Amino acid sequence: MNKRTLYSVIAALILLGVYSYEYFLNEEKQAEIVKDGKHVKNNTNEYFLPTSTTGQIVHHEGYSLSYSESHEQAEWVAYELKKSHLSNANFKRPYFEIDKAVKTGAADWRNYKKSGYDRGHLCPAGDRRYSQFAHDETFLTSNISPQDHQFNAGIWNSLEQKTRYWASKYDGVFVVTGGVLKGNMKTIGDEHVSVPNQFYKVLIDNNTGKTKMIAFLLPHKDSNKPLYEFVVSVDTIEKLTGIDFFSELDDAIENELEASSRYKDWSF
DNA sequence: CTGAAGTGC
DNA sequence: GCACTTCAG
Repeated sequence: MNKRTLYSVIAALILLGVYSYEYFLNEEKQAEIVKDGKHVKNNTNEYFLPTSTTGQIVHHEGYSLSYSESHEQAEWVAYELKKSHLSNANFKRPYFEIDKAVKTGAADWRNYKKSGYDRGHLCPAGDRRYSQFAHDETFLTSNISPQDHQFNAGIWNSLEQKTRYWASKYDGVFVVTGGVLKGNMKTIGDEHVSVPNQFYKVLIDNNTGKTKMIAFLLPHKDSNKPLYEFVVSVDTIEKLTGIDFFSELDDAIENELEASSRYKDWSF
């Protein structure tokens, strides 16, 4: 081996070492930040999580949620719906399971049996069709809320399909959704699962350059009205639920976007 | 797509 | 409890 070759080999080894070391550091850094939550902007799923009014946030692989023990359901379920998540795969519906990750005990699916209400998905099965695991994971009782069938299969389904359309059109959206767990509510089952009188869905698109958001507040009954008639400001949902959305955004941007109920930036 | 419910082992 | 079938919007 001549000197020139030797130097090249040494240089290559040094470079390899430096890159390995940096890679190792990055891995550690990533793990650390993901663990601590919202501080990683490139981890959208953590970055846009809302606050919890109940103190019980549970993370699953396909979505996160904040569980309300008193109402036996999530106050919000949040997940990123990427364009790449969209799929036509048709998995068989599994049985609902009690979410063991909920420390206070998630509701039993039997509360819903013969109640007259659907086990309405919050993170829809249709949004997690990219794998069997992700699909089946939506069938946890922490991810469902009692919904009138006409509502669930009607305007709520329309909104979910519209969300998938936007995820495709805008290369992904971040979704936060749930029932409004306030006021006088009917309950079902031995565990008294509350039946929300309203459901909301808040979307943010942070992928197409200019950040935009839109929020919907729907009475718990089917409607033939167009979806845009149910658009409200994010502030409205925050006041109603006590949940703080997108607090990690720059305050000026957050304040401006959350006060607005314009929907012109969203294609209906 | 969103779901429930009946039948049989 | 689970698989299979049938049904509703």
